[in-house]
Amino acid sequence: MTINTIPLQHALKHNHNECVSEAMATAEHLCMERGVQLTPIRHKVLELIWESHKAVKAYELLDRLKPLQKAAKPATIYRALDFLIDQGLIHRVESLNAFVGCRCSSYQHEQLLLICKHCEEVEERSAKEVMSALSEDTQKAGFTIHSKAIEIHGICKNCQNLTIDQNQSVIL
Amino acid sequence: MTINTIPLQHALKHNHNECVSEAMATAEHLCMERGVQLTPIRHKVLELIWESHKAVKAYELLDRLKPLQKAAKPATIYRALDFLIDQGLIHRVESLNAFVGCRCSSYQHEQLLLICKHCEEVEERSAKEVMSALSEDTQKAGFTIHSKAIEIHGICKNCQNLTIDQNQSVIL
DNA sequence: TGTTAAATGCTATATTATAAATTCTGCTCT
DNA sequence: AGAGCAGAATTTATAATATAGCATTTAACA
Ligand SMILES: [Zn+2]
Ligand SMILES: [Zn+2]
Ligand SMILES: [Zn+2]
Ligand SMILES: [Zn+2]
Repeated sequence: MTINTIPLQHALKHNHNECVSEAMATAEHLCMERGVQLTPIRHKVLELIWESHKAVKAYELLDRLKPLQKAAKPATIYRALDFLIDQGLIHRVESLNAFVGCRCSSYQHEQLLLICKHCEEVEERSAKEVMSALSEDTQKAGFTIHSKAIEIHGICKNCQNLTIDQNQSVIL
Repeated sequence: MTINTIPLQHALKHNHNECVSEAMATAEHLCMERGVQLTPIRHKVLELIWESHKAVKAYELLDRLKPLQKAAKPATIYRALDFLIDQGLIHRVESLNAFVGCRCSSYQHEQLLLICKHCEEVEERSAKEVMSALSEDTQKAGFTIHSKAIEIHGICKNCQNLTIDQNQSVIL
Protein backbone atom coordinates (compact mmCIF):
# COMPACT_ATOMS: atom_id res chain seq x y z
CA MET A 1 0.00 0.00 0.00
CA THR A 2 1.57 3.24 -1.14
CA ILE A 3 0.71 6.75 -0.04
CA ASN A 4 -0.72 8.92 -2.75
CA THR A 5 1.68 11.81 -3.30
CA ILE A 6 0.38 12.77 -6.73
CA PRO A 7 -0.99 16.33 -6.84
CA LEU A 8 -4.63 15.94 -6.04
CA GLN A 9 -7.36 16.83 -8.45
CA HIS A 10 -10.70 16.52 -6.78
CA ALA A 11 -11.98 18.09 -9.95
CA LEU A 12 -11.59 14.66 -11.49
CA LYS A 13 -14.21 13.35 -9.08
CA HIS A 14 -16.91 15.54 -10.52
CA ASN A 15 -17.89 16.59 -14.00
CA HIS A 16 -15.63 19.58 -14.24
CA ASN A 17 -16.56 20.25 -17.84
CA GLU A 18 -19.88 21.39 -16.47
CA CYS A 19 -18.17 23.83 -14.10
CA VAL A 20 -16.23 25.27 -17.01
CA SER A 21 -19.04 25.52 -19.50
CA GLU A 22 -21.36 27.04 -16.94
CA ALA A 23 -18.73 29.58 -15.89
CA MET A 24 -17.96 30.56 -19.47
CA ALA A 25 -21.62 30.83 -20.43
CA THR A 26 -22.31 33.03 -17.41
CA ALA A 27 -19.32 35.21 -18.21
CA GLU A 28 -20.36 35.65 -21.82
CA HIS A 29 -23.90 36.45 -20.83
CA LEU A 30 -22.93 38.98 -18.14
CA CYS A 31 -20.46 40.80 -20.37
CA MET A 32 -23.01 40.99 -23.16
CA GLU A 33 -25.61 42.36 -20.77
CA ARG A 34 -23.21 44.93 -19.38
CA GLY A 35 -21.91 46.04 -22.74
CA VAL A 36 -18.30 45.14 -21.91
CA GLN A 37 -16.05 43.08 -24.12
CA LEU A 38 -15.04 39.57 -23.18
CA THR A 39 -12.31 39.69 -25.81
CA PRO A 40 -10.52 36.54 -27.01
CA ILE A 41 -7.62 37.16 -24.62
CA ARG A 42 -9.90 37.72 -21.64
CA HIS A 43 -11.96 34.70 -22.61
CA LYS A 44 -8.90 32.52 -22.88
CA VAL A 45 -7.47 33.72 -19.55
CA LEU A 46 -10.77 32.95 -17.86
CA GLU A 47 -10.74 29.47 -19.39
CA LEU A 48 -7.19 28.94 -18.18
CA ILE A 49 -8.20 29.96 -14.66
CA TRP A 50 -11.09 27.52 -14.81
CA GLU A 51 -8.88 24.58 -15.74
CA SER A 52 -9.08 23.65 -12.10
CA HIS A 53 -10.46 24.83 -8.78
CA LYS A 54 -6.98 25.77 -7.65
CA ALA A 55 -5.85 29.33 -7.31
CA VAL A 56 -3.49 30.07 -10.16
CA LYS A 57 -0.59 32.52 -10.30
CA ALA A 58 -0.37 35.32 -12.84
CA TYR A 59 2.91 34.14 -14.32
CA GLU A 60 1.67 30.58 -14.54
CA LEU A 61 -1.25 31.89 -16.57
CA LEU A 62 1.20 33.81 -18.69
CA ASP A 63 3.19 30.66 -19.45
CA ARG A 64 0.02 28.86 -20.40
CA LEU A 65 -1.25 31.73 -22.51
CA LYS A 66 1.97 32.26 -24.47
CA PRO A 67 1.60 29.28 -26.82
CA LEU A 68 -1.77 30.65 -27.88
CA GLN A 69 -0.89 34.32 -27.81
CA LYS A 70 2.70 34.81 -28.83
CA ALA A 71 2.79 38.46 -27.85
CA ALA A 72 1.67 37.80 -24.29
CA LYS A 73 3.61 39.73 -21.66
CA PRO A 74 2.95 40.33 -17.95
CA ALA A 75 0.80 43.33 -18.78
CA THR A 76 -1.34 41.14 -21.03
CA ILE A 77 -2.24 38.88 -18.12
CA TYR A 78 -2.59 41.58 -15.51
CA ARG A 79 -4.91 43.65 -17.68
CA ALA A 80 -7.06 40.60 -18.36
CA LEU A 81 -7.10 39.77 -14.65
CA ASP A 82 -8.08 43.34 -13.77
CA PHE A 83 -10.97 43.13 -16.17
CA LEU A 84 -12.14 39.76 -14.85
CA ILE A 85 -11.94 40.97 -11.26
CA ASP A 86 -13.81 44.18 -12.08
CA GLN A 87 -16.55 42.10 -13.64
CA GLY A 88 -16.64 39.78 -10.62
CA LEU A 89 -15.78 36.75 -12.74
CA ILE A 90 -12.77 35.81 -10.66
CA HIS A 91 -11.46 36.50 -7.18
CA ARG A 92 -7.98 37.43 -6.14
CA VAL A 93 -6.65 35.29 -3.31
CA GLU A 94 -4.65 37.83 -1.34
CA SER A 95 -2.77 35.38 0.82
CA LEU A 96 -1.50 33.46 -2.22
CA ASN A 97 -1.09 36.23 -4.78
CA ALA A 98 -3.24 34.08 -7.00
CA PHE A 99 -6.58 33.98 -8.76
CA VAL A 100 -9.55 31.68 -8.77
CA GLY A 101 -12.77 31.49 -10.76
CA CYS A 102 -15.94 32.73 -9.12
CA ARG A 103 -18.85 30.32 -9.10
CA CYS A 104 -21.51 32.87 -8.35
CA SER A 105 -20.59 35.86 -10.45
CA SER A 106 -24.16 36.28 -11.66
CA TYR A 107 -25.32 37.82 -8.41
CA GLN A 108 -23.93 40.20 -5.82
CA HIS A 109 -22.25 38.29 -3.08
CA GLU A 110 -19.78 38.35 -0.28
CA GLN A 111 -17.67 35.29 0.20
CA LEU A 112 -15.05 33.63 2.26
CA LEU A 113 -12.51 31.32 0.74
CA LEU A 114 -11.53 27.93 2.10
CA ILE A 115 -8.08 27.15 0.77
CA CYS A 116 -6.79 23.60 1.08
CA LYS A 117 -3.08 23.28 1.82
CA HIS A 118 -3.09 19.77 0.47
CA CYS A 119 -4.94 19.81 -2.87
CA GLU A 120 -4.74 23.61 -3.19
CA GLU A 121 -8.36 23.84 -4.26
CA VAL A 122 -10.36 26.87 -3.19
CA GLU A 123 -13.97 26.66 -2.10
CA GLU A 124 -16.09 29.77 -2.01
CA ARG A 125 -18.74 30.07 0.70
CA SER A 126 -21.29 32.77 1.30
CA ALA A 127 -21.39 32.11 5.08
CA LYS A 128 -24.25 34.45 5.87
CA GLU A 129 -23.83 34.07 9.63
CA VAL A 130 -20.16 34.97 9.45
CA MET A 131 -20.95 38.02 7.39
CA SER A 132 -23.66 39.28 9.70
CA ALA A 133 -21.48 38.72 12.76
CA LEU A 134 -18.84 40.69 10.94
CA SER A 135 -21.22 43.53 10.14
CA GLU A 136 -22.22 43.70 13.74
CA ASP A 137 -18.68 43.72 15.05
CA THR A 138 -17.43 46.35 12.63
CA GLN A 139 -20.44 48.50 13.38
CA LYS A 140 -19.52 48.34 17.07
CA ALA A 141 -16.08 49.55 16.07
CA GLY A 142 -17.58 52.42 14.07
CA PHE A 143 -15.94 51.06 10.95
CA THR A 144 -17.48 51.30 7.47
CA ILE A 145 -16.71 48.32 5.29
CA HIS A 146 -15.66 48.80 1.67
CA SER A 147 -14.30 45.35 0.95
CA LYS A 148 -13.38 42.09 2.62
CA ALA A 149 -10.73 39.43 2.24
CA ILE A 150 -11.60 36.39 4.33
CA GLU A 151 -9.21 33.58 3.58
CA ILE A 152 -9.10 30.39 5.61
CA HIS A 153 -6.25 27.95 5.16
CA GLY A 154 -6.48 24.32 6.17
CA ILE A 155 -7.49 20.87 4.92
CA CYS A 156 -10.61 20.30 2.88
CA LYS A 157 -13.15 17.53 3.35
CA ASN A 158 -11.94 15.49 0.38
CA CYS A 159 -8.35 15.54 1.53
CA GLN A 160 -9.30 14.56 5.04
CA ASN A 161 -11.30 11.59 3.82
CA LEU A 162 -8.47 10.65 1.55
CA THR A 163 -5.95 10.40 4.36
CA ILE A 164 -8.37 8.40 6.45
CA ASP A 165 -9.01 6.04 3.53
CA GLN A 166 -5.33 5.40 3.24
CA ASN A 167 -4.97 3.22 6.29
CA GLN A 168 -4.44 6.02 8.80
CA SER A 169 -1.31 7.17 6.98
CA VAL A 170 -2.04 10.71 7.96
CA ILE A 171 0.92 12.82 6.98
CA LEU A 172 -0.64 16.23 7.26
CA MET B 1 -11.90 76.30 6.15
CA THR B 2 -9.49 73.92 4.45
CA ILE B 3 -9.78 70.19 4.15
CA ASN B 4 -7.14 68.25 5.99
CA THR B 5 -5.10 66.35 3.43
CA ILE B 6 -2.11 65.74 5.66
CA PRO B 7 -1.49 62.03 6.25
CA LEU B 8 -3.50 61.25 9.32
CA GLN B 9 -1.93 60.12 12.53
CA HIS B 10 -4.60 59.17 14.98
CA ALA B 11 -1.67 57.96 17.04
CA LEU B 12 -1.11 61.59 17.90
CA LYS B 13 -4.49 61.64 19.60
CA HIS B 14 -3.44 59.11 22.19
CA ASN B 15 -0.31 58.50 24.17
CA HIS B 16 1.43 56.33 21.63
CA ASN B 17 4.57 56.14 23.71
CA GLU B 18 2.59 53.92 26.01
CA CYS B 19 1.64 51.63 23.12
CA VAL B 20 5.29 51.33 22.16
CA SER B 21 6.72 50.79 25.59
CA GLU B 22 4.06 48.26 26.45
CA ALA B 23 4.63 46.37 23.20
CA MET B 24 8.39 46.33 23.66
CA ALA B 25 8.16 45.27 27.29
CA THR B 26 5.78 42.45 26.38
CA ALA B 27 8.06 41.33 23.57
CA GLU B 28 11.13 41.32 25.78
CA HIS B 29 9.30 39.42 28.47
CA LEU B 30 7.84 36.80 26.12
CA CYS B 31 11.13 36.15 24.37
CA MET B 32 12.91 35.80 27.71
CA GLU B 33 10.27 33.38 28.90
CA ARG B 34 10.46 31.33 25.73
CA GLY B 35 14.23 31.26 25.61
CA VAL B 36 14.39 32.92 22.19
CA GLN B 37 16.57 35.88 21.34
CA LEU B 38 15.08 39.29 20.72
CA THR B 39 18.38 40.38 19.19
CA PRO B 40 19.21 44.07 18.61
CA ILE B 41 18.13 43.83 14.96
CA ARG B 42 14.84 42.14 15.83
CA HIS B 43 14.26 44.60 18.64
CA LYS B 44 14.90 47.55 16.35
CA VAL B 45 12.66 46.20 13.58
CA LEU B 46 9.87 45.72 16.08
CA GLU B 47 10.33 49.29 17.29
CA LEU B 48 10.22 50.54 13.70
CA ILE B 49 6.97 48.65 13.11
CA TRP B 50 5.54 50.19 16.25
CA GLU B 51 6.30 53.74 15.14
CA SER B 52 2.66 53.90 14.14
CA HIS B 53 -0.47 51.78 13.93
CA LYS B 54 -0.13 51.64 10.16
CA ALA B 55 0.87 48.51 8.33
CA VAL B 56 4.41 49.00 7.11
CA LYS B 57 6.13 47.49 4.07
CA ALA B 58 9.28 45.40 4.31
CA TYR B 59 11.36 47.68 2.11
CA GLU B 60 10.20 50.74 3.99
CA LEU B 61 11.46 49.07 7.17
CA LEU B 62 14.69 48.30 5.37
CA ASP B 63 15.16 51.96 4.44
CA ARG B 64 14.53 52.98 8.02
CA LEU B 65 16.81 50.30 9.43
CA LYS B 66 19.78 51.02 7.14
CA PRO B 67 20.99 54.17 8.91
CA LEU B 68 21.22 52.15 12.13
CA GLN B 69 22.42 48.90 10.61
CA LYS B 70 24.66 49.57 7.65
CA ALA B 71 24.76 45.95 6.53
CA ALA B 72 20.98 45.65 6.33
CA LYS B 73 19.74 43.88 3.21
CA PRO B 74 16.30 42.50 2.28
CA ALA B 75 17.11 39.21 3.98
CA THR B 76 17.92 41.08 7.18
CA ILE B 77 14.41 42.48 7.31
CA TYR B 78 12.61 39.37 6.14
CA ARG B 79 14.44 37.23 8.68
CA ALA B 80 13.54 39.61 11.47
CA LEU B 81 9.93 39.69 10.26
CA ASP B 82 9.79 35.89 10.16
CA PHE B 83 10.98 35.73 13.73
CA LEU B 84 8.52 38.36 14.93
CA ILE B 85 5.65 36.62 13.16
CA ASP B 86 6.66 33.22 14.57
CA GLN B 87 6.63 34.73 18.04
CA GLY B 88 3.26 36.35 17.42
CA LEU B 89 4.64 39.83 17.99
CA ILE B 90 3.46 41.16 14.64
CA HIS B 91 0.92 40.21 12.01
CA ARG B 92 1.35 40.07 8.29
CA VAL B 93 -1.39 41.93 6.42
CA GLU B 94 -1.82 39.72 3.38
CA SER B 95 -3.86 42.12 1.33
CA LEU B 96 -1.24 44.85 1.69
CA ASN B 97 1.98 42.83 1.77
CA ALA B 98 2.72 44.70 4.95
CA PHE B 99 3.21 44.20 8.65
CA VAL B 100 1.66 45.57 11.80
CA GLY B 101 2.39 45.25 15.51
CA CYS B 102 0.22 42.91 17.53
CA ARG B 103 -1.38 44.37 20.62
CA CYS B 104 -2.21 41.11 22.29
CA SER B 105 0.80 38.92 21.68
CA SER B 106 0.87 37.79 25.29
CA TYR B 107 -2.03 35.43 24.83
CA GLN B 108 -3.27 33.08 22.15
CA HIS B 109 -5.76 34.81 19.97
CA GLU B 110 -7.47 34.89 16.64
CA GLN B 111 -8.06 38.25 15.12
CA LEU B 112 -9.56 40.15 12.27
CA LEU B 113 -7.99 43.31 10.98
CA LEU B 114 -9.85 46.53 10.22
CA ILE B 115 -7.75 48.45 7.73
CA CYS B 116 -8.57 52.10 7.11
CA LYS B 117 -8.16 53.28 3.54
CA HIS B 118 -7.89 56.84 4.72
CA CYS B 119 -5.45 56.90 7.63
CA GLU B 120 -4.06 53.44 6.86
CA GLU B 121 -4.16 52.43 10.50
CA VAL B 122 -4.96 48.83 11.34
CA GLU B 123 -7.16 47.83 14.24
CA GLU B 124 -7.09 44.32 15.54
CA ARG B 125 -10.29 42.80 16.90
CA SER B 126 -10.92 39.42 18.47
CA ALA B 127 -14.54 39.28 17.25
CA LYS B 128 -15.52 36.15 19.09
CA GLU B 129 -18.90 35.91 17.37
CA VAL B 130 -17.32 36.11 13.95
CA MET B 131 -14.85 33.40 14.86
CA SER B 132 -17.47 31.05 16.21
CA ALA B 133 -19.72 31.59 13.18
CA LEU B 134 -16.67 30.82 11.10
CA SER B 135 -15.90 27.63 13.01
CA GLU B 136 -19.45 26.51 12.53
CA ASP B 137 -19.49 27.21 8.83
CA THR B 138 -16.19 25.54 8.11
CA GLN B 139 -17.22 22.54 10.15
CA LYS B 140 -20.32 22.25 7.98
CA ALA B 141 -17.99 22.25 5.00
CA GLY B 142 -15.87 19.52 6.58
CA PHE B 143 -12.88 21.84 6.51
CA THR B 144 -10.17 21.85 9.18
CA ILE B 145 -8.76 25.29 9.86
CA HIS B 146 -5.01 25.82 10.16
CA SER B 147 -4.87 29.58 9.86
CA LYS B 148 -7.01 32.58 9.02
CA ALA B 149 -6.55 35.88 7.28
CA ILE B 150 -9.57 38.09 7.85
CA GLU B 151 -8.90 41.55 6.51
CA ILE B 152 -11.58 44.21 6.23
CA HIS B 153 -10.92 47.38 4.27
CA GLY B 154 -12.90 50.55 4.79
CA ILE B 155 -13.02 53.74 6.83
CA CYS B 156 -12.31 53.81 10.55
CA LYS B 157 -14.30 55.63 13.17
CA ASN B 158 -11.80 58.44 13.60
CA CYS B 159 -11.66 59.18 9.90
CA GLN B 160 -15.43 59.19 9.67
CA ASN B 161 -15.76 61.65 12.51
CA LEU B 162 -13.05 63.74 11.00
CA THR B 163 -14.88 64.19 7.72
CA ILE B 164 -18.09 64.99 9.56
CA ASP B 165 -16.26 67.55 11.68
CA GLN B 166 -15.05 69.22 8.57
CA ASN B 167 -18.32 70.78 7.58
CA GLN B 168 -19.70 67.80 5.66
CA SER B 169 -16.78 67.91 3.23
CA VAL B 170 -16.96 64.17 2.87
CA ILE B 171 -14.60 63.16 0.11
CA LEU B 172 -14.41 59.47 0.80
C1' DT C 1 38.38 26.42 25.45
C1' DG C 2 36.38 23.71 21.89
C1' DT C 3 31.98 22.59 19.90
C1' DT C 4 27.85 23.72 18.09
C1' DA C 5 23.62 26.02 16.73
C1' DA C 6 21.73 30.32 15.84
C1' DA C 7 22.15 34.61 13.81
C1' DT C 8 23.92 37.63 10.50
C1' DG C 9 26.34 39.00 6.21
C1' DC C 10 26.63 38.80 1.43
C1' DT C 11 25.53 38.01 -3.39
C1' DA C 12 22.56 36.75 -6.48
C1' DT C 13 18.18 35.81 -8.26
C1' DA C 14 13.22 34.64 -8.27
C1' DT C 15 8.61 36.31 -8.20
C1' DT C 16 4.96 39.61 -8.51
C1' DA C 17 3.29 43.88 -10.46
C1' DT C 18 3.08 48.45 -12.79
C1' DA C 19 4.29 52.54 -15.87
C1' DA C 20 4.31 54.85 -20.05
C1' DA C 21 4.44 55.38 -24.76
C1' DT C 22 2.93 53.36 -29.07
C1' DT C 23 0.12 50.75 -32.23
C1' DC C 24 -3.88 48.30 -33.53
C1' DT C 25 -8.86 47.69 -34.15
C1' DG C 26 -13.51 48.53 -34.49
C1' DC C 27 -16.81 52.09 -34.44
C1' DT C 28 -19.19 56.69 -35.46
C1' DC C 29 -19.94 60.80 -37.74
C1' DT C 30 -19.72 63.50 -41.65
C1' DA D 1 -14.86 56.66 -48.02
C1' DG D 2 -12.06 58.96 -44.64
C1' DA D 3 -11.18 61.49 -40.26
C1' DG D 4 -11.59 61.06 -35.52
C1' DC D 5 -12.14 58.50 -31.38
C1' DA D 6 -11.96 55.07 -27.66
C1' DG D 7 -10.91 50.73 -25.97
C1' DA D 8 -7.67 47.04 -26.33
C1' DA D 9 -3.23 45.21 -27.09
C1' DT D 10 1.84 45.60 -27.75
C1' DT D 11 6.28 46.81 -26.27
C1' DT D 12 9.92 48.05 -23.36
C1' DA D 13 11.39 49.00 -19.16
C1' DT D 14 11.42 48.95 -14.39
C1' DA D 15 9.41 48.85 -9.66
C1' DA D 16 8.26 46.22 -5.71
C1' DT D 17 8.23 42.04 -3.05
C1' DA D 18 10.58 37.89 -1.53
C1' DT D 19 13.85 33.89 -1.26
C1' DA D 20 18.11 30.81 -1.99
C1' DG D 21 22.60 29.42 -0.83
C1' DC D 22 26.76 29.80 1.15
C1' DA D 23 30.29 32.28 4.14
C1' DT D 24 31.18 34.35 8.49
C1' DT D 25 30.28 35.83 13.10
C1' DT D 26 28.28 35.38 17.58
C1' DA D 27 26.52 33.27 21.68
C1' DA D 28 25.42 29.28 24.49
C1' DC D 29 27.18 25.77 26.94
C1' DA D 30 29.52 21.47 28.09
ZN1 LIG E 1 -15.30 21.85 -11.10
ZN1 LIG F 1 -7.86 19.42 -0.27
ZN1 LIG G 1 -0.58 53.87 19.77
ZN1 LIG H 1 -8.83 56.01 9.38
